[in-house]
Amino acid sequence: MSALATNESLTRSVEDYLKAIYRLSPEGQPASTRDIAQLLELSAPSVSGMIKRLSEQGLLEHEPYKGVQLTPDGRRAALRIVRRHRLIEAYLVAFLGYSWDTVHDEAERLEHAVSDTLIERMAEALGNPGADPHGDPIPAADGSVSEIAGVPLADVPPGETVELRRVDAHHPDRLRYLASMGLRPGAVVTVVDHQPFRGPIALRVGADERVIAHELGEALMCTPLETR
Amino acid sequence: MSALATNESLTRSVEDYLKAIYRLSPEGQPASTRDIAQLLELSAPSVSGMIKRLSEQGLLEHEPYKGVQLTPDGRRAALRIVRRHRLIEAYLVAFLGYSWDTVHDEAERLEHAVSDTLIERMAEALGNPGADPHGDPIPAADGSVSEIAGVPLADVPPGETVELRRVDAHHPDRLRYLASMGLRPGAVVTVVDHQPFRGPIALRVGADERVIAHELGEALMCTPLETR
DNA sequence: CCTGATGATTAGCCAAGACTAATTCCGGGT
DNA sequence: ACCCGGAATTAGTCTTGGCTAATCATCAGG
Repeated sequence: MSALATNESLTRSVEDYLKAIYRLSPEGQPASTRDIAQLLELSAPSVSGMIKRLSEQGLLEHEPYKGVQLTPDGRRAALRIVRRHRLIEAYLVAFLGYSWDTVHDEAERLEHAVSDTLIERMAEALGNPGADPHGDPIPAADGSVSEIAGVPLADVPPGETVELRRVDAHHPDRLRYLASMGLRPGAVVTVVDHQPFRGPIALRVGADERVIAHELGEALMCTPLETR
Repeated sequence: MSALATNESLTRSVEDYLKAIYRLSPEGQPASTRDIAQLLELSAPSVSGMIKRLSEQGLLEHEPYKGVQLTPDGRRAALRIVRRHRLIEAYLVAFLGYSWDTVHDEAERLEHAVSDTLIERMAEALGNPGADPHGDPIPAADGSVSEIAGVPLADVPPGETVELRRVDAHHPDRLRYLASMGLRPGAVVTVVDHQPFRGPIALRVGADERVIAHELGEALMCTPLETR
């Protein structure tokens, strides 16, 4: 009997590790011990230890000193959590008065506690949305994800107009700052100017003109706007 | 600095113990190790061990070989969980299509994960209800509880008409059975007959006549119906 | 080809919280 | 007063998942 049996229900910690590894390597390049440790705010040896356990359970592929990748089983588990997390965020914003800068922590805890039934009920109540309030795509129940391509706003040349699709930030302060400028998924933005050497980016958002740091521009994923 | 500082956030296990002890002694008589162990489906030594830890933390008063009682701190913590549990049940039934026989397990997990903020948002969405779908009173945020008095239906003499207030049962099968007979909080019930020696109880519920086991009658808490 | 620096792993430890087996307490019946 | 059975506790072990300190591997520069 293979170790990958199925649902002996993962612990909270295991779920966090899988989610972190997924985030660090959506494409499948190996993730390093150090990066995982940093993301989860744990020591490197703790991560090494967990990696060993998860590899034995068939959730990770571990090449010592090279990094880890999710196995198909591990990826499936990770996507389940990501789906939960993002649906919970969407639900809290839609129905319980949360704003996008406050949902993250709540979802972080709830994602480990909700049942499949509850998640599907939430999805239904929301009309099976494709993305959460930050624009991150919600994996389907069957594990398929439609990654939105998009380029960082920081790479958009001046003069072009784009639609903001995804905001790759978690810090509440930063999210509030972005919201205050109208920079949320769906916003239409024109790049007015971009100073070299990672200098500030000048934007037009609706009628307003804004200037943001280059670094922030890297977190804003956009798609070119079709002129219609 | 006293050990009862405040919110160093209790673990899931600790919360379960406190809730169990609260349930076993709402009035404040001591609860026995054995009863706690049985309720939580744990071994007696495990409970002994936890009792020691919780006493040291100032959440329990422990008289060895005599039983435990909640301290004011412990009681406060327990009520917080009970409030969460019951509000979650109410919310799931009201907004997410749960039925009263399926909510318990979901609430059992969520109660440990939700924040105070979320709970208060749910309470608001529900209009600050006084009771959950089983008729159990929901403690207020400040820790006050209005226990509904009520007598077991099994103690109501034939001929009397009562209102069903609270259903003291958790097993889904039993709850479904009760629901199928219209026996839910708010139902008006007339006791038609009651056989001696814990014999069956005959009831009129609306237009229907039903017969239930004495044992079940003990779980149905009622208040006499005022004739108006 | 050697040498550091950086990152990864191993060794050894700890706490929470569960368990079984062994022991101790207590209260009731003789 | 004693003994016995049931309840409670203590003793000792296990697993999970953290930690620090020490060791080992890898790779880039000289």
